[in-house]
Amino acid sequence: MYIGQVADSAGVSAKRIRYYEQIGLIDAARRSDAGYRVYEERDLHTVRFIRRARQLGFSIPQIATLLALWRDRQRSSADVKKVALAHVEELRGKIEELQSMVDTLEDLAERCDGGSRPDCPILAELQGVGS
Amino acid sequence: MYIGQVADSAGVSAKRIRYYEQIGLIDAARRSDAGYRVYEERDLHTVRFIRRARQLGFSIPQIATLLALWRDRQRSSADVKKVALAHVEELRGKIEELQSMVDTLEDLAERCDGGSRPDCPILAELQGVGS
DNA sequence: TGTTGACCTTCCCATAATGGGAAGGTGTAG
DNA sequence: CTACACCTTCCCATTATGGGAAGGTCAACA
Repeated sequence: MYIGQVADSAGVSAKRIRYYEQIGLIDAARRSDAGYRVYEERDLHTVRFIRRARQLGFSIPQIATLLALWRDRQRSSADVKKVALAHVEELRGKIEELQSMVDTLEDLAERCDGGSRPDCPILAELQGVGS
Repeated sequence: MYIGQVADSAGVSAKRIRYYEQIGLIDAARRSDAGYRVYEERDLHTVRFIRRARQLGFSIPQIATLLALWRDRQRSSADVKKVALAHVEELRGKIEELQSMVDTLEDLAERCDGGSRPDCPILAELQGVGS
């Protein structure tokens, strides 16, 4: 299997797969005589795993950890759970941050006339004139 | 006023101010004989404006727009509101995305034993074995 | 006056995780 | 034999910073 087929089957770009190889997230593929990367079924599974983990917002280093656990028959589910919950906490932190931005902006926007007059609490706030 | 004082007073790094100048977000500062950037009160206000806007999650291009509106005596508050609400929509989109990650992960983590056994719905999901 | 230390300058590198595109080799189907 | 699709490597761009080096400036103090 060449890289294009893995890419299509796994739902990622070929470029991404090369990148993952370059940074050591996946092993360097065997090469054909012409220098083409050659993949097996299991590589496809690995790439799919990575894609799903990315969709859940895990960073590359976190995914490296998850991949190691995935391959480790001796792992404890507690270790996996710990990684996942730590990530959940990060996500929650970001959500909170974004939510407070939304709250502030909505409050300001609500108090903004929205007509053709120039007076605007949004600009006032940015200017530092507390409302 | 030299850059360090502006930086301290506005609560940003000097590096950041130079960056804003470089990308054209703020005008190039006048220089002293020695080549030092020299700022006035109003530049300080501008930098503060930018810092607050960044804290509300606006991107640099969005801030360029806001700064232009801020300086435009002829602006309509509707224009400002439009920029703000568009930004709120972006933020909401990100929050939703992150929230759905959290929901999925929490569900999986809840169903994960968390003991020393290797069985783990989290890895199963990433592997593509639907629960 | 000489020096120290806190400033300032520019320039280059690094971040995270890709995408774009060029230049050039490969492989196959017609 | 020639398209055309696919592969390769290499370099650049993204976003908004931070780090740090090498070197000029300035004020105060011994």
